[in-house]
Amino acid sequence: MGKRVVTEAKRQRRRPTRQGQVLSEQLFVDTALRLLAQEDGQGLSVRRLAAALGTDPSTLYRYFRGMDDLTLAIGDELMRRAVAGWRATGRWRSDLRELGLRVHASYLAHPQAAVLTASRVSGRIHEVAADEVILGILRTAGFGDRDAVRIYHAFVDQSLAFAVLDAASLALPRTAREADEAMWQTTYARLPAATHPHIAATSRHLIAHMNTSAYPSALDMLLDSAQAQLADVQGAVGDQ
Amino acid sequence: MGKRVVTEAKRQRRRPTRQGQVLSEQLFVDTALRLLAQEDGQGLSVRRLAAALGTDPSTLYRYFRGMDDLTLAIGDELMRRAVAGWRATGRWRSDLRELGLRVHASYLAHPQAAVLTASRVSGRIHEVAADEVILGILRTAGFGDRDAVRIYHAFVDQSLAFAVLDAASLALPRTAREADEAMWQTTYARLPAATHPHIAATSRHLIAHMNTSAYPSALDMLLDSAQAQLADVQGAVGDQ
DNA sequence: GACGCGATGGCAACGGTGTTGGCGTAAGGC
DNA sequence: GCCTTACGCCAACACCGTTGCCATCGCGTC
Repeated sequence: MGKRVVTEAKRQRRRPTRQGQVLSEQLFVDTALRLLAQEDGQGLSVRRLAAALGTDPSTLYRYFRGMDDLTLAIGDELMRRAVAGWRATGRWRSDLRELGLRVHASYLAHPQAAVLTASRVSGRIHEVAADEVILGILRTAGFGDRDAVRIYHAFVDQSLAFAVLDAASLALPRTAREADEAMWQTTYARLPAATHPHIAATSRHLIAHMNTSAYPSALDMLLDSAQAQLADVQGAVGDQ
Repeated sequence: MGKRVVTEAKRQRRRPTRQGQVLSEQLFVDTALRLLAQEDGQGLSVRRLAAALGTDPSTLYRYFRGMDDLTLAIGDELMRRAVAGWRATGRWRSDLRELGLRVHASYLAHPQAAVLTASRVSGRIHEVAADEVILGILRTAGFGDRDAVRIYHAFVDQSLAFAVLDAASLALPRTAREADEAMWQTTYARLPAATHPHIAATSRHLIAHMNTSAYPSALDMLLDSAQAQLADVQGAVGDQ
């Protein structure tokens, strides 16, 4: 899975493309992310990626098994960027919070990529490294192995899940996004209190939350629960 | 957004297709879900859907604006099925838990559909109805409007987000799913303790959690936190 | 220094996708 | 009985991921 088509040893000999680019796996990934980041770019495709590199679509298959393989590589690159430069402070709760927010932000910076990639467990190097860090934080904080794994699982999947969900709406074509927004205004703001009293009573708050992610909120609630569990087991205090 | 192409009033006159089917919006949605549920079906496409109905691909556009519109209709149908037959018990915590699990399960029953649809805020009738119910549960339980909306937001988005994430891995083609599974076994089970001590120490628990969703766990943690907040505000007890 | 061979880039094609315009026809309304 | 209109169908378009095939370049070997 995700094995390179060509061994690294042979990668010495390179031929520049017709327009002078020297291709590499990393260059494909970087260019793909650049394409996906373009505001009104129509998304990633093998053909557009090849065009951006001034080469032929078929050339991609010299470096990746296919689109799926490229997708996994993009996901791992996002994870690398998410934790790049991060340093642990030793306070488990704020460390976890910071890590979660970083992953979330990294994916949101490339919404289209997130949608493509985040559902895959790639097992690539940077993802494994992140998993080791998170488990380390929890076990060092005093959680037992069973609890640590359970919280790790909930934490990681929650971060990825919100990243996918939030990225998915960002990744919508602008027309669809505007339509959704208008729908919210007209539907939820003007619902009669007779039929939908609770929505009508809270519509002001609902609209305020409309375009903001619920992830920080959900993350804090997860950490609340974890901290309470830790306090239950030990009589001691957790972090901060 | 999602407005029908043809007014309902005109829908009286129907002509059967060449193979005798009488088409309708509902029939398209049901057939699409049936296609998506097929174990080794290659997913949904306009052409396959048309073929399953014994009609022409272009006929779909008489009933929906396009694939995106059909997608929203499918999502709303999933929501309808999720809450069909549900009854409130009056205990807010177990009511919310039951609702969350139902939505999650409903989406997982049609993974491909979930991937397509759950990222869209459709604002269709069954989704609005579910929102009203959830807000009602929270406000009746004693949460203030601000807190109710915040918890509603986290609860709904978390349920959808996990549904998408979990469905996405279920929706993978069988080859990719088996590859991911093998990758877990070889990567996480046999990682040397020297380089990855925390993964190595907990690998038994990690593997055990591998194919199970973290959603129930995360849901309980969210409800934990909400209950603690409620207990903070009132001196009273919440539910159960 | 010439050769051979394998790695690489480019061309053309295949089967698939969502979508559109136009044509015939059958069903109501008047 | 006519006319309008909704509907099913055909053909075509542009795009997608993928795959043989061929030309060419670069390095190791003799």
